[in-house]
Amino acid sequence: MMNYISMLKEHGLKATFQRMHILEVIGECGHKDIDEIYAEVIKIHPSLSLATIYKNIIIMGQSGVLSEVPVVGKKSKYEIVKADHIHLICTHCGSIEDKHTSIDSENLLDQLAASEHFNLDKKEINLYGTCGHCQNIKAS
Amino acid sequence: MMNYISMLKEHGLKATFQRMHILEVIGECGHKDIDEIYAEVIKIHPSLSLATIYKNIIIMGQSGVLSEVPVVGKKSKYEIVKADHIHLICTHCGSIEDKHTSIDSENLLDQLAASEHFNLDKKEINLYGTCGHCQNIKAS
DNA sequence: AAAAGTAACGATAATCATTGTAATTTATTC
DNA sequence: GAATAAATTACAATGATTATCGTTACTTTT
Repeated sequence: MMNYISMLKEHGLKATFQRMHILEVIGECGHKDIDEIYAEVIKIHPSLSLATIYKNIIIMGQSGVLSEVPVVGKKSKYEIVKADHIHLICTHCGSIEDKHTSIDSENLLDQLAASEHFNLDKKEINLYGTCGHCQNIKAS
Repeated sequence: MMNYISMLKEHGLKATFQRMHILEVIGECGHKDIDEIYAEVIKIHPSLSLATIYKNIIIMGQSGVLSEVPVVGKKSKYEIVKADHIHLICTHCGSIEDKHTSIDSENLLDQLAASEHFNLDKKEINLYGTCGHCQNIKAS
């Protein structure tokens, strides 16, 4: 459980119901696209407008609260900003799993950027394939 | 210069003018989104329809000729399928540079996937930041 | 080289996704 | 608790993508 009120205020945003509901859904579910967030959020707040979700996803993205995860062939997912990690994206069920790993590649990528005189802001590593669960389904 | 005719036929696709023009634009420019491809293509083939580009991007993507590069906050770019590489994405000018590097992270990522029982199809590494050119512009 | 058959193209319509507007409501500050 | 500024809502407007269907073109077979 996180304190979304302070999370929002630290980023200079008003702590509205709507934003808290959106963050709760993303915080609990991990990775959701706009429509999935909307579907979840209206269960607890039926009058919340889809436009509000669009606007808040944008503003919370710009403020550094949320991070967009663009996915091949799908709508982007959104997650709460946290330490660098790798995404395991299942192309069968669409699930996305985070892998926080102190893999050396982090440093290698920093070095690569430096050697190219590229001022690095963000590293994104996505692995696409089939998760263990979907492999079992196909085998049976 | 590549032979787009055989590239298409090897993937079971008819070699039409339109597809060749699309591939030429992507092949020469590297990474373009739908609108950029359209703008370039109609210079040499003004009657080519935007719908044709959409349809062919999809079918050439499914056939393994093209690869989608989803980008945070932008429309996806498309590139011709080639060996694994890293993208350096400038958030100021939008340029995308490929970096073919025999970085060890490749193997580390394979190992990570294996240890998670994740059947890996595709590795995507994108570095977001400011390219050397845009750094110079800001400094002056 | 010509014809047949199949797939792709082009124009437009239809649908889906996203953003803008303006009046109302709400969170924050004093 | 009142004032202020920002956020929300509903809906309109725009933009992006997909579907349709008559026409055109590639490929194969002869």
